[in-house]
Amino acid sequence: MNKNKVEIQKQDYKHCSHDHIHYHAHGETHETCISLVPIFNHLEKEQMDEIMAVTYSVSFKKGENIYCAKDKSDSLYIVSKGKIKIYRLSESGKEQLLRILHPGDFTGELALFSETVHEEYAKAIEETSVCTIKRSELRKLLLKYPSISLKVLTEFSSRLEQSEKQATRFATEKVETRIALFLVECMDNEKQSTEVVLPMNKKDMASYLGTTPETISRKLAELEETEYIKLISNKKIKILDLDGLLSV
Amino acid sequence: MNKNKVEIQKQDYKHCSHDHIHYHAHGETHETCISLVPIFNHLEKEQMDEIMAVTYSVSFKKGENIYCAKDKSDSLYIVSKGKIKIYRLSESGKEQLLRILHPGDFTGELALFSETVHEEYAKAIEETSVCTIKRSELRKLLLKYPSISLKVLTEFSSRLEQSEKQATRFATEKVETRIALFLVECMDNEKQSTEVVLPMNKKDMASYLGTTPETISRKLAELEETEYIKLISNKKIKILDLDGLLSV
DNA sequence: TGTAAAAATTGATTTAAATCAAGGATATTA
DNA sequence: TAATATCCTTGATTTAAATCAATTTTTACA
Repeated sequence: MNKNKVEIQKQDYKHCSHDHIHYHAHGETHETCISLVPIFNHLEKEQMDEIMAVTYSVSFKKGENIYCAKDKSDSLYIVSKGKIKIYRLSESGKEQLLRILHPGDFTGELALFSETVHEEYAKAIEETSVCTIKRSELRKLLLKYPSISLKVLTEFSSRLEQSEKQATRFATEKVETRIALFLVECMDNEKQSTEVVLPMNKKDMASYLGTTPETISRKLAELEETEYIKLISNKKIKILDLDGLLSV
Repeated sequence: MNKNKVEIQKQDYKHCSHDHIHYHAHGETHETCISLVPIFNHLEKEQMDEIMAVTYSVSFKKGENIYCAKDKSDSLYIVSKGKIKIYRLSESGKEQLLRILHPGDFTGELALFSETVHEEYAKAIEETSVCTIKRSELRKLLLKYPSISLKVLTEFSSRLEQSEKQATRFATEKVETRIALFLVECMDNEKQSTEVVLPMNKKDMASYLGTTPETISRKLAELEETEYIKLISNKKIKILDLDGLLSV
């Protein structure tokens, strides 16, 4: 473990750079932010104003970390622009992509509600703006407007569902199946079309699906071999046989 | 997939028996129940009474299901006595043990807050009593007493942390490491002692750790070989070298 | 736009763990 | 307490996927 611990510390360092954080004055980008997110957008105008008063807008350049494992960060971060990837480092130092946040999604709740140290990292993968609310301010809001809690609970609940589903897949399905299910879920978003645009590169996809880029390459080639899919370009795949894909 | 679908339906049937449900009058076992759980036990006496008024106590025999995947169950279940195992069936019909609930733990929240169908089963693994609250009643309570929401949020948050940690382990660690970490976490509970009492049989442990009973047997034998642990009896293991175990 | 860096593919090989099979140990309950 | 069923262990074999290595393709950016 000693060797691994050193490894992790190196990784921590590599993974966590807090340079160049840009704070904005109130009321710049975060009006949109509050009215955008499901957890707040059901409120009355004056209530939103109240929230905006305790919210700060912060922007990050591509590659910068919003927070890192073991950070004593005590804020909730709501994405208003850009994309953030949330990942973990395993005990052995491997990177595991958990999810990618888009405008309207939030993160930072682990630091808000649980006391334990965690191993989660958040990194901007493009030019990104977030609204932040401090732990104490958020707790005040949750107590004052209980309907916000219900929204956050709903969001947590679907995240929990998602995470448990993913864990079950890692534990019980082989890589080919996980890839097939991933493709199907990518398709669901943009209904009607049978053409899937991969939301990330193959390296990240491998990390998300708990495998390697080599295996992704090979399995996709196999799926093309059996004519379940057709590889159009690097990021585009046409689904030829959905039932076939689901039977993998 | 057709073959698998049939498989799953068979499993559903096998996994779900709703016979012999025993309702109790109010106020029997569930006084203890409300005052027991973290999400309610911080409230005033009269508030607890209010909750008890909308709570029913139900008991289950060993092997009976509290709920099953796709059930339109709309209640929260709080364990007051016994043990419940929560598990999923994978797309291919394999059982995956998610967690075991003890008195004070609750379940059923997926049905309460998220709309999606899910694949989660809850089964009593011994004589068990639960308190149930209907979705609509719980929502009323959450809106009336916002501090309950904060407690539930805290619980969700730690479950989410746990689930993501587990998913990362499945995706990035080999079986031997997962077993070693499991043993260490079993030890944490009963501090001071280096003797671990396994909380489940090896078959369930395999299902929980995403492997097979054969592999569990072999890996434990290997860990004994290297003198990191000593197998005392079927359910008892002595930790000889904690650092060694963590370095696996 | 050209060049360097990063990502993706393909092949050969190794490795971890599942599966199959059979005997032995524990539990359950009649 | 005997009998049956379930669970656990150990061995032999197979299989899926990781790793290592070498190109090729794509992307980033100077």
